[in-house]
Amino acid sequence: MVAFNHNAISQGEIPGVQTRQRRSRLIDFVRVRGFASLDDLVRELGVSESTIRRDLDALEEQGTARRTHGGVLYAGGHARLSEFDERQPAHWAAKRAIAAAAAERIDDGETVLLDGGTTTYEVARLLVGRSIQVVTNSLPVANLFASESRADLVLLGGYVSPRTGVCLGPYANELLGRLHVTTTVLSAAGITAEGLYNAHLLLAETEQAMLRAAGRVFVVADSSKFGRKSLTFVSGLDSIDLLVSDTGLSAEWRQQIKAAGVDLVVVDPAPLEPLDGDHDSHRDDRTKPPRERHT
Amino acid sequence: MVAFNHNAISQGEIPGVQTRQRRSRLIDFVRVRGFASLDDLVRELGVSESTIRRDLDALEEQGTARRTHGGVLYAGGHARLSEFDERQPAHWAAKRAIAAAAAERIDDGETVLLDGGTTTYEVARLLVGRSIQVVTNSLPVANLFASESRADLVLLGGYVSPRTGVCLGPYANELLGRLHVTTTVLSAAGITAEGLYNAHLLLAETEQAMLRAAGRVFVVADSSKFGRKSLTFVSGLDSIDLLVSDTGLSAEWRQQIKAAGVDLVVVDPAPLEPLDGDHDSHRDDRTKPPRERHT
DNA sequence: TGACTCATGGTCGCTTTCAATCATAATGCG
DNA sequence: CGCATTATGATTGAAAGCGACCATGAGTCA
Repeated sequence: MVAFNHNAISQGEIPGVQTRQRRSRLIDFVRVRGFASLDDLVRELGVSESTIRRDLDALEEQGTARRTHGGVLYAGGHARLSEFDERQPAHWAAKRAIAAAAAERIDDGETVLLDGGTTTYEVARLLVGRSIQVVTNSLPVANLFASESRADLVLLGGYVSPRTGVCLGPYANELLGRLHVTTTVLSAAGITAEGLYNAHLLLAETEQAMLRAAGRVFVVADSSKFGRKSLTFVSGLDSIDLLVSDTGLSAEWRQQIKAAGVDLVVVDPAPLEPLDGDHDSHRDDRTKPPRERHT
Repeated sequence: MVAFNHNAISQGEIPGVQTRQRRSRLIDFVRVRGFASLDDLVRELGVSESTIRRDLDALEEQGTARRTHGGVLYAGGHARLSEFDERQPAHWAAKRAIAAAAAERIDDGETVLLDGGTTTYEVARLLVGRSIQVVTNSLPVANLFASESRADLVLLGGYVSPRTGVCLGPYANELLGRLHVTTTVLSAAGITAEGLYNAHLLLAETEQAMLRAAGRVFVVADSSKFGRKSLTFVSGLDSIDLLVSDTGLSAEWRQQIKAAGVDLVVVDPAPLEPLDGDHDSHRDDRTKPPRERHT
């Protein structure tokens, strides 16, 4: 009939059974949705706004949820990798533009091997929803495709590097030795006339295995990477088929890349200066819906 | 002169360079933080609140961001696995309680092998921050530990099942054959007197390999799993060391489990009363006449 | 039984946020 | 340059959210 509350303990802070169960349902709801407004929760749980507010206060103090003006975020277990956090947004613009150029050169039905790194991550984001097979050693990339039934996903195993979230080690290399993919998209920490360099010893080996597994090799690297060496040598320029970079790349480098027999694509991250005059590459397929004006 | 004002409605056009750059910085900021308030963005980008609002309108229409009252969420590339979404919250309470009992029986310094599944995921959540080594075939579990420098993480590779986010196939089994862990935490789709059952053919093989790699074996399964078979047989009860379940487990089952030489831990999801059935019994209060207003 | 605690729902005033509007500065174009 | 368009910042009234307070009802304990 009416609410029964069998709470026997009067320790002050311990909530009763009903309360606990409702809060449990609440965080489950928020966990699934990622975000919920106060009103959503009132409707979902069938209690008053006041009660929801009290629940949120308790859950926030407990650390499970995070309140915002007008709603809640799920705060439990959302880990973020430092590599993706610390970058300054300026470079992201170049990375995105480079990624777009690389992604549009990948066809449906291909098997694509995606390296770790922020630029390849952007490539991966643009490939979500496409009908392709994806092979990767990167946890963030794998997450993008994990719930996509459109794409098949193969993940390389091994030891996971905490900072970058990529799988390393002999096991990953071994698995790579048995795979063949149509296109590999590789990142690099440094590029010189000799070839690609990377900052991680184990990763270099893995990337070499990636090169061997590939039909064709794309390298995505913004212009700041050129002329810089890094810890270990990965590969010569001759194993690269296509290199995508941004307009910050000097004329000398462009020539040198082309001289090595590598196809070079240079993209303009944000047409700030009329360097090449053409900034009309923006297709406006979005017809503006006539916004209703409120009187 | 006409009094028309085009400003308010002509926002669907191509934005200028500066605007585009700022919006790019904006989504980068939101991407990193997950959520940002209007005020955060004003401070971060150094423009007025009105401008931020216009940016958010544009980005929301474009699908990159999602507005809430008082802030923005990042909306790009957050994939969620269906298995974690569709569960009814009632079971989550039992799962959490079971997980807590299992997690507190794992010591610092151990090497723990975590299976896929929602209950083992809860175990994993409780192990975050502990000094342990983690081996898993589950992508969601791996995500929990990926940015944790406290714990070493080894991920099994192979084909990733889209619905559950676990790695399957011969590659995973092969790597497991070369590993040894102190404790394996296993889930099950069904448990009978004969042993554990699972719903996935390939996963059964992987779980058998997990059993072989383990020093001791925990099985976490809520009481609804008992007496149910599933697609394939995984293992007999004799390979299990500890079974954790909830109080819904009947006395017959408890006896049968113990008779098989398995340690049994039964936890109470809601420590005082099961309380199933109607939970919103305050409904009839709504017909109460409006109370006097207080000044 | 009566005092007490817990959980809840409703209402108040106050604060924040929102959308819309206007005015001005910056930009683009012939 | 002059004109048109866009981008921005400030303002304003309306709406929504918030914390605090109080009343009610159920259950517990002495």
